[in-house]
Amino acid sequence: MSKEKKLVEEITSMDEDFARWYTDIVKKADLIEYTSIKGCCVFRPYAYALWENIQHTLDSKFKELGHENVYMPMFIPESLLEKEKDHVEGFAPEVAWVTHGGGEKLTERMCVRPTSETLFCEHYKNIIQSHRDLPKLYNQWCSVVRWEKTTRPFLRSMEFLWQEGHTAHATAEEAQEETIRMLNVYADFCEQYLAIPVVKGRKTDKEKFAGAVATYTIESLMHDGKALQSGTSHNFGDGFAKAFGIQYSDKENKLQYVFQTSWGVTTRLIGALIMVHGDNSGLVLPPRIAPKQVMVVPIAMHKEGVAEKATEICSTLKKTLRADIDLSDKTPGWKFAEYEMKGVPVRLEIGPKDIENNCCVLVRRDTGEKQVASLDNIEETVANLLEDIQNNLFNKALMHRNEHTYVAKDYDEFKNIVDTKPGFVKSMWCGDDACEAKIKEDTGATARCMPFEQEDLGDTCVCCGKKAKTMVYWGKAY
RNA sequence: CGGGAUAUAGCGCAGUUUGGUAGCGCGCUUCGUUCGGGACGAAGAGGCCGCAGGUUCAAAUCCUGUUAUCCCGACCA
Repeated sequence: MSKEKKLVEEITSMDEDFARWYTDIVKKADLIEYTSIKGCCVFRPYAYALWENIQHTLDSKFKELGHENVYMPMFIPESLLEKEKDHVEGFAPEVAWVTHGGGEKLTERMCVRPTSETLFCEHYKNIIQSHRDLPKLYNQWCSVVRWEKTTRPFLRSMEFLWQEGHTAHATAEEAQEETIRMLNVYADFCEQYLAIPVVKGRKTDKEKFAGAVATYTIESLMHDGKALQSGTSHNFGDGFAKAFGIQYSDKENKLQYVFQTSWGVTTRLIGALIMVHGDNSGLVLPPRIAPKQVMVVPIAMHKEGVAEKATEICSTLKKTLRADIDLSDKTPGWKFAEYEMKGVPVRLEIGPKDIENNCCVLVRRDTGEKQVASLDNIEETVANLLEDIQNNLFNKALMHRNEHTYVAKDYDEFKNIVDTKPGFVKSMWCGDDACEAKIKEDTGATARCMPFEQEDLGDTCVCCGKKAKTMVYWGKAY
């Protein structure tokens, strides 16, 4: 048990039961409400505000890079879904089918989109004729449905919100560049905004997206030592183009197939935020993504001038920051606990004594540290504090990941680590599916990715002992 | 999809073994006193006991089915 005092008694301690801690937070921080529909939750305002912040940041980055937003239908006719063989095999087991409409049986059933490659392909076939039409850089924000067997809020639900970018390019090289470019956008976003360090790399063939030539991923490590795929970017080569007949005339007037990519992040990122930064008092949100960055709590509000002064400070802060004030007649103690549970990065206390001294008390959520600050330049003081919290959260998460990343040289060591130490295991791999399958069978760990930053940990595969090709991050995943 | 658990007021729970008036704590409403770590008093409101069948004079309680949630495994963002 950590030395910090647990301030909120209603939350199960994470050391005691991590899974319950997670569901407690999701409920107690007013993020999610369950519904009568299996695996589908209500995103309450606080959770949706988080998603909106994620959206706005990523969306402007996408646009900066030349992408345009579109919207595709949510239904996909069976015949369309079936056009690309690997793709349909990958998704068919988990799609929801619509068989009736308007009281009548449909002549062809339609699935609710589990992802929209097929729709984009059908569209691209119609609108791409010339090399002048390329590249096409489209993105859509929507929800998709996958019929999951077990569900958890944010991490795995039947319907989830996401963004899916779909691009078409003239050459394989351009498609590959786009694939990596967008993976980097995700990685930078996770690290700079969500304060979540990620490992960038490629998925093994076994783990790659149905229909892709190559799948790239960013992997992050949760507080309990389990891995979470936090974003993916796929290079499709010309496989979909051939299946759907997406061709353009090049400068020599020869017909060529386009090369495509797709990439996405989901509301799962909110789950990652909870599990990377949260503590036993509740959520801890990085300032750059927090819906409220500062919460002003007036003390002894009935006293002359307190509410007015607090309101004035709040409006000053609001000019440059996301600030709010709680003027309800709850006690200060209640408010402290409430905003800690919700992970608001900074609390500003202001009472009669402070007003006399032209100061206030600032309390940071990440460390609990309190400081007295002058009301002169309060915006700047708070802004600096937020910056500090942002950096501290990232560094803490990075340190946690480093402390929970192990190296295994032989199979006994590997099994022992996976069995006893939650976290990533780095080891060499021969590239054979059989070893990957055996490792999963024996230990429950899967290949998270083949990182771009390769390290030479030896010449032999950790599993079979034959010549190794790649260093792989392994781990148990959500 | 297997194995286990749960479903009673907004939340957390008791009551179910042994059928017989629907309970407790928190929260909520009103008024007053409070206010620097989940305040106190007084008076109130709030229930088809998850849903559907069955047994019975009588069901939260017994039986059957069903749905949702949680946990553990197998599949997946």
